[in-house]
Amino acid sequence: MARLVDVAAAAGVSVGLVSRVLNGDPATRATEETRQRVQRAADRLGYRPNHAARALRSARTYTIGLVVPDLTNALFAELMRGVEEASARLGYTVLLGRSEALTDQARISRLLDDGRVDGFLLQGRDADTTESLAAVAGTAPVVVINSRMRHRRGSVMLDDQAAGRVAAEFLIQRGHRRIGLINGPRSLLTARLRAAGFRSAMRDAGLPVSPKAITWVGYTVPDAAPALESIMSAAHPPSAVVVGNVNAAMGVLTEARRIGLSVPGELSVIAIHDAWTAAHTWPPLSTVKLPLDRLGEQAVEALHRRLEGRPGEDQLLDDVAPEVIVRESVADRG
Amino acid sequence: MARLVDVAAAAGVSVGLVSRVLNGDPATRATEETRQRVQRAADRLGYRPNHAARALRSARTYTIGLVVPDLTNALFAELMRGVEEASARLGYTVLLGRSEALTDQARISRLLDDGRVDGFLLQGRDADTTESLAAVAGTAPVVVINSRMRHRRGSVMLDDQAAGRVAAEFLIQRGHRRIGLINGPRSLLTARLRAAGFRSAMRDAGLPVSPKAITWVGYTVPDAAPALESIMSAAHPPSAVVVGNVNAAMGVLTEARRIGLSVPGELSVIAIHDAWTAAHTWPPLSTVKLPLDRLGEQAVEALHRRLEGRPGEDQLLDDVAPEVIVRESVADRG
DNA sequence: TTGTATGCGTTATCAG
DNA sequence: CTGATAACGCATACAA
Repeated sequence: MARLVDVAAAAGVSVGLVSRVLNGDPATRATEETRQRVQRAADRLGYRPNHAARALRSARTYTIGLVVPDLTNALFAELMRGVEEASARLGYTVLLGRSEALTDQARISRLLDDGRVDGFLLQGRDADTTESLAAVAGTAPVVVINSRMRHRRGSVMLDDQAAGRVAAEFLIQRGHRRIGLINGPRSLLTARLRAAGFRSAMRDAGLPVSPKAITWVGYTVPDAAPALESIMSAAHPPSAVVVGNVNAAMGVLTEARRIGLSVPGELSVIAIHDAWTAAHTWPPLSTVKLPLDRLGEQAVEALHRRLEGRPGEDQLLDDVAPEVIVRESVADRG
Repeated sequence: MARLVDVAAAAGVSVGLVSRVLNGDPATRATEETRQRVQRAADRLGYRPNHAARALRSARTYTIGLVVPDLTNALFAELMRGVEEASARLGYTVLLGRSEALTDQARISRLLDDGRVDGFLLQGRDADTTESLAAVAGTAPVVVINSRMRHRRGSVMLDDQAAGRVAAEFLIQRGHRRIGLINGPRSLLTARLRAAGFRSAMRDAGLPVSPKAITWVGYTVPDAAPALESIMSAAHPPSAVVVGNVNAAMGVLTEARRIGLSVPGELSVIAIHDAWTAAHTWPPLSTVKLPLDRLGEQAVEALHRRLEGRPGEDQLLDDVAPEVIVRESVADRG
């Protein structure tokens, strides 16, 4: 590989100058002519800066670690896409961390101490609270996705409240009046916000919501069965439910079939978050689509600013309203 | 962060010695006593080797690039898990490349030239042939997953032939006699092998397989519709099909419903590869499970050997037979 | 058995 | 406007 000295030799100038020209150092105003010569030589030799040398010298790796709890989750895939996109644009590369292992602080700070990454994007698990996330982040440059950190800035969130509201409104509009919410754990900020949105929609429509109509189990497939069980055991079970997560909603469909509950005949279902899989369940799942790819981009940009010394506030992606993807899991009622 | 000099100072020895002791250099036989002292000092100071410095000095990054065409694919998620697992075990970290962009050779060699990775794991797309993969790999240390490279060693594959055979055998055993194969493109080695396995099972059972009973469209969801169309338009359409990929099979189920074809009533379906999503289609999809996680591990190990200068042959994971996951998409017949 | 010194490729500081 | 040179932290050849 061509090094700086090779380019310098080829252009007949010094290494220092090449470095400055190639980095577009604003403090150095080289002659247009030498600039050209250097650039040309670099191109001709196919010069590529050595990452290790640069990292060693500048103490910046231009690498960010991405920590997600579960690669298998289609939602995180979309998130990753946004992360990758923005990273490429800003000149970072992405280091993927096995999340289960990485979530403990030791691992995080190790990667940082090794000088492998400049900072982290952190998507917590269902069990993570604002406290635990802050603890995990420690003093590292971290941006938390879909949650917040206790006593610490640096997070990007979707408009979960709007998502909860839009989902409920869709059901109400289709004539449903007894509506349940199969939610994530109460410890999760997203779950609380979705419930708030859900409640506000119900309130605006003059509809009651009994405590039994809301479950707080979790966002994953196996959480669906106990949640559905609990909700349908009410004296007046709902004719429709909002499910806090597509994956959990797939669990709901499967469990409903198992217990002989027809969807959408006896129970309509709408899920928060969209994924390609939702089109292939039976019935195909109606969802509220949130811009997860954009969330990923914003997260990278936020971390970038932070690394550049311009921290900024926690961010909320509420510029575009959540979109309802209408498929077949919601029936009209009365 | 503590550096080598800090540890040296704390232990009262020289940097060189610390380096050698900590790296377990076999050529240097330090006193047990000094060894202890060094180790203790390192532990106490929480010494971690600086990755950039080490990479610069030794021209090894202990990082491998993983290139997959689609993060969204549940199959690759399982593969990634295996990759991550083995990487951690062997002391590598994984750099995730956005695949669509990374598949061209320019990007690959750039990452390598930058000194960001030591080598690559490459999972091609449906469009990639053994020639194109070899071209993409160029001269870089590469291990290709699920395919081969033309005129070049370095690949790990599942036993696709066995998978095709097992799938067909399962159908035959359930009494089916007219059986189709919805396969990936003929340009793909995996597709050809699966077809070979399929054919051998049919032959062994004394069953005919007309050319029209096999399609060679692709492994993805949108490929399912034209393939199903073609297969069902035969004079004597099959009562069962093997589908080359779970994702395509999900497309088949959805398309079958759209055209009013009952599964498994009129058509039984079994897919090659398993994913959690297969349990949540309707009907739940029977599959042939292949050890994708182990494939990921093997790929890392193969690349590791290659990087250590011990290339080795192309590998085939045929030590354990493909497992049929029985769900509800296959009906007994006669 | 242990210490010293050099260089990996860059960036940045200081002269010229 | 440009060139020389000193680090960055580590591994290793060579001395002691």
